[in-house]
Amino acid sequence: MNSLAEENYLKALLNLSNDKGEVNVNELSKRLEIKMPTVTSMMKRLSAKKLVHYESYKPLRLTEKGKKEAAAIIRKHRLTEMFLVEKMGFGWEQVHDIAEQIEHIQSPEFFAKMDELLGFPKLDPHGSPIPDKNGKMVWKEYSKLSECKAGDTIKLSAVINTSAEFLKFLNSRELSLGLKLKIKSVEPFDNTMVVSYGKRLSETLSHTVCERLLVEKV
Amino acid sequence: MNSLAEENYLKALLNLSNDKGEVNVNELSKRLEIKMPTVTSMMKRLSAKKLVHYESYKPLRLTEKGKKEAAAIIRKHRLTEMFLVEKMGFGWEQVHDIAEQIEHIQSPEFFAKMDELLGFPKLDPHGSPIPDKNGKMVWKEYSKLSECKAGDTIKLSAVINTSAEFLKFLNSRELSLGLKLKIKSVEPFDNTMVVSYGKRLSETLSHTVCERLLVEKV
DNA sequence: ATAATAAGTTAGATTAGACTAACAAATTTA
DNA sequence: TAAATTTGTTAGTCTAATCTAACTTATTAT
Ligand SMILES: [Mn+2]
Ligand SMILES: [Mn+2]
Ligand SMILES: [Mn+2]
Ligand SMILES: [Mn+2]
Repeated sequence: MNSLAEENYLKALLNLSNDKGEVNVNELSKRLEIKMPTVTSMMKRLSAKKLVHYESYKPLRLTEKGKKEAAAIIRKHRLTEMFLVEKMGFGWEQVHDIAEQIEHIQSPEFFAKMDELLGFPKLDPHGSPIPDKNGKMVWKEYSKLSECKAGDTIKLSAVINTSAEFLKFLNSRELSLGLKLKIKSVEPFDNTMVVSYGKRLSETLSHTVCERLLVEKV
Repeated sequence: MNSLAEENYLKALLNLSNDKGEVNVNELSKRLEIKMPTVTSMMKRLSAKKLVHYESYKPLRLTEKGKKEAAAIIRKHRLTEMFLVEKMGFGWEQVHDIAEQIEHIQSPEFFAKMDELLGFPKLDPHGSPIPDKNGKMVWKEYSKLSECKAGDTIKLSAVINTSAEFLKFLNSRELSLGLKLKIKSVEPFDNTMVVSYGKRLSETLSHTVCERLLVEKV
């Protein structure tokens, strides 16, 4: 069994892995807000447990075992977020911090029950995929809203940033997942977008916001 | 904020407190399955935090602050058990171990939501009172089934032992809280009771079982 | 190419929470 | 009351998880 601290490192490693599956000590240190020497020593521990490939001065990589255990924790996190929103009535901006704790509960029955009550969901409330029981997790092919062009009609499918502040901003504009919107224009100077959706016929969204929204073309 | 370990000590102290509010180091050690020297050193820590009155060789007593914090954890434990049974479909024999972990979640909103969804329950699935937000917890005046006499008609109201084994035994006899039963006879030799309830007209219950069942006279 | 900066490691300290061994105090039994 | 037993404390060790200070390696800028 891995400790709570070990679980948080594993999860962060999987979340930070680039296309090569590599993570730098420094990135991990910043993400977890834990100093680099502490991270180095934990990496040696996880390496001894065959969860991480560690060589001095080289980027970190999860082993297959490490990936699987990390995915299991992310699965618990995202199932929990979905449960909190769908079955307990929380807003999508409220659930991350609670899930951050509940993801460490050791009880396969508890999460199996959540999964069942939710009807075996594939996505969490922020549009991120929920890994299956084997640790398999596939992202659909989304584009960033910021990469779309004037005239495109798209469906809002996921958010990249899941901070409460950003989600509250989206709430204030009635932007939610599944929403269809039309891009009316793109300001060439600062890449600001003017979009219309629902009853809102002309909303202006900054480039910063558009970069954090994942969409599907419709 | 108290650590998970500290919370478990506080909870055990409140659960073990006798009428005088006293607990011995030895009892606490046995309950938590932690050796006595470790308990002593933790008591010094909790004493420094003004949660426990500690003097060498004297029984332990929670301070008012300690009682309040212990009750808050027990409240979270029992609300969780109720939620797991009522809203997630678990059996009363499955919920204790999960609640033992969830009671440490730091999120007033999470437990407030449970409380609300459950309609502000006063009792947990084992018949134990759920402390209110101020830490007040009152036991109704129950008797042990073992103290009742032949001819009494009583209502099963709470269980003293909440081990999965005992609860599974009760399940196997279709014994559940709220059930009315009639005491047909008491064997003087070993205090075994013969009772009737529902479709079961003659069930024999050992003294050991009867001592662990709390009932109300009807 | 060298110097400056950033990233990563080593060494050593600290705190929480557990343990065992040895001893002391309190309680029970003879 | 004296001995035996139980209960509780002290002292010292260990591991997990964190930190700072100092040093080394790698990368970037001049
Ligand atoms: Mn999240
Ligand atoms: Mn976490
Ligand atoms: Mn319980
Ligand atoms: Mn607990």
